[in-house]
Amino acid sequence: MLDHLSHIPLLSGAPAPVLDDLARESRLRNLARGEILFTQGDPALAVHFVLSGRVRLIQHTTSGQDVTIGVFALHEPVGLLVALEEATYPGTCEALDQSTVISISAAAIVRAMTQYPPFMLKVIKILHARLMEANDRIRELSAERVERRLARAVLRLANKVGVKEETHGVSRIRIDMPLSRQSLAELTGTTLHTVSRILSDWQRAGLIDAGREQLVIVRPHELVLIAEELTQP
Amino acid sequence: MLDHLSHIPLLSGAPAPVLDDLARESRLRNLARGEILFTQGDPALAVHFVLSGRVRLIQHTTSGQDVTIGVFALHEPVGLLVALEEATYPGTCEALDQSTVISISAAAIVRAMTQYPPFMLKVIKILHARLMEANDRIRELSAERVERRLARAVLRLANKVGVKEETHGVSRIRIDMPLSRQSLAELTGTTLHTVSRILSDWQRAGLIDAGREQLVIVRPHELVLIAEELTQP
DNA sequence: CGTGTAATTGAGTAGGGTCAACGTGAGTGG
DNA sequence: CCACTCACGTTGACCCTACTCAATTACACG
Repeated sequence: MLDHLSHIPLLSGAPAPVLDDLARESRLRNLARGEILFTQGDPALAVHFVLSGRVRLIQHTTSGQDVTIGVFALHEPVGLLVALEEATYPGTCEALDQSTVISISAAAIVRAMTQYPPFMLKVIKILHARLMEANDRIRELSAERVERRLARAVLRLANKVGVKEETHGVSRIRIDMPLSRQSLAELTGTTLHTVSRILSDWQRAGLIDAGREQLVIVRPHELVLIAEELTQP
Repeated sequence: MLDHLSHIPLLSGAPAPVLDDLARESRLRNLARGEILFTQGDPALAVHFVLSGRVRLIQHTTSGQDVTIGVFALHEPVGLLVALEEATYPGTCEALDQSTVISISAAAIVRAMTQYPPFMLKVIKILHARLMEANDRIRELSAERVERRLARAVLRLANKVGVKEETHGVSRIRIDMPLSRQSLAELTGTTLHTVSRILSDWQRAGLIDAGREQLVIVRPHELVLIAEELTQP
């Protein structure tokens, strides 16, 4: 357990007693694909860190539609802030893949923060990054067309969970997680139909290689052009 | 100066030496309506707190459209996180009104944080609240129609800078800041034309009393119904 | 009273949502 | 190994929301 904790960038550097305390209040959890880690509205009693696989946070709207707030990969914390506020989880967290997480009691995290202040600075930095990304998405959703948003979402995913693939000399980027049209729609604020149509267009143009729940970027540069709206229409 | 600082909730409670240090690196600034406090891309050397008036943070899109990230009123910090990262401001900050702000050098804020850790906890709470609001907006922009988003934006503003007005026994809520159709459009991710049309509808239905750059909510409850989509279409 | 900015309103249009039908691939069990 | 099933994906037709373009009006200010 201690070994896992010390590999998490957010926690590494903390003095041994602090880590020990955290370890005592941690538990490992295995999640099958599609399994729910916590549900929107549950009291937030623990903070979770992804150790393997990918996990996503979704919010349900009253109209039944789901919106993906974020996708979290290796060593990223989920539910970090809520735990500090003794609040309830703002969304539902679902494993996208066979995943393992380590769950640490909120109380232990709060203790660690007060005992080891630099920890708080790291938390602030993470929050800062998330807020910036949220603002980016707000800007996109407010002003940009679906194709462009989709291109950006795909590139963001590639950045986060992309792996380079060399197939007979050609380098491509594979999005390393199951990725349905539906989940892309929930990431970009559109419908799976529109996503499907756009991906088909890109496929025809040779930009990507899309399959069932998977996506390989063949020509990243051209996708960037779409994301930056540098293509003349 | 010290007096101003000690009235800011985020800083109140800090020990005197910390406040003294902050005060030495603070300066007051008066902003006329429309004046720019800082510009997108400027190096973030200071954190600002609103002492009077209102200020808004906007981001420019490549397509020329502006998006309002947030409106900040009494005692709210602007540029808080960026200063910690030695980064550049993510948007342009503009006074909506005749306003005064107190600007504190980023270095002094960082010193205060390390010398007085509880300060960081407060910062985390503020960031948490902002992130939640950002997620709300993402959810709205992804899934909801313009009229509903507009209703929510108006209610949020009322919550933040609304003042109750009693006119011969009738209680109404006035949004206490200059508020053009254009700025409402930038808050909701639409165009001023659509905002104008919807406000006209609401006006006709007697929900609001809209004028040039001002808005009074006459029947808040019905606006809530629209915001919650409880009106049968 | 003139001028500039904000607001209104109409007409036309397109992006993308909705509805619907069909195709396809991965498991599952006989 | 094949048939069955289910979830995922594709594509077409239609339509509506909201954007664009454009002209006009109202208001505040000097």
